Amino acid sequence: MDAVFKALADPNRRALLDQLRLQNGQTLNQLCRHLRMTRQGITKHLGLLIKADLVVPLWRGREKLHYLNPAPLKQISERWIDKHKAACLRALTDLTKGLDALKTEPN
Amino acid sequence: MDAVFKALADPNRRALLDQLRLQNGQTLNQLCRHLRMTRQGITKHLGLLIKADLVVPLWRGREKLHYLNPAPLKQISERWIDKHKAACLRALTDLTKGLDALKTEPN
DNA sequence: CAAATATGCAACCGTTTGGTTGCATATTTT
DNA sequence: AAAATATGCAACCAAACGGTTGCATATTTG
Repeated sequence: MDAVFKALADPNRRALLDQLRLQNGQTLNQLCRHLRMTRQGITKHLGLLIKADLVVPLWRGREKLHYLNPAPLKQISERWIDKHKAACLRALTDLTKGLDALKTEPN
Repeated sequence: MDAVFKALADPNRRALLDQLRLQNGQTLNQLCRHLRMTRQGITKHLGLLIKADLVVPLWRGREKLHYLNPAPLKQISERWIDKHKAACLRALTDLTKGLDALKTEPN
């Protein structure tokens, strides 16, 4: 899960995911056209995305097709974000309570 | 939004969020007890969380209380994760289609 | 088979990151 | 007022990161 968060930390990598969402199964060279960077640079980013299992590569001859894998995002959403969203209301009331405590008790 | 993703990229920072979810409004020193690191190190991490607006500091005398702000996580969930989850089914079918294409067309 | 295409691998490099140590400042407490 | 407590700020350092260049390898195409 750490790998997923780390992979999502870079805007270029998020752009790659967006690009794949636009058209799934693109080759490395196709992806290169949308991002001004060396092919090797993009290869590195894709490497992290693949290691985080956010992207699945699939060889067809000499071409490497890249497919999105939605599972890790789903996991993060369910096991992390939702857990925090559940604490949402509590967090807000805690904060306003904290502010009130400051006003009523400004020693 | 980039700041939020970057802030979430570090496991120690996620641990701090978890800790605050456990008990909201903790002081810096309180948070220090749960993480084996210098106070100054934690201050830096909290600084990023605060800059990403994931945590809101509140001074009470010489103490600095830290409160969770659930808004940025909600935004990321709604504006990013959900967008990708929507492409979920398509992504999976694309991938299996790609695999099938390989099997039926293995020139 | 030769040329072109699609990709991989490794070294290198400047910048950012994660963390420490040392010292300064502000608020309580006694 | 002095001591203790809670925090901030800056310098420094090793390691990781983002990106490039150069060269090697594998598959197509002509």
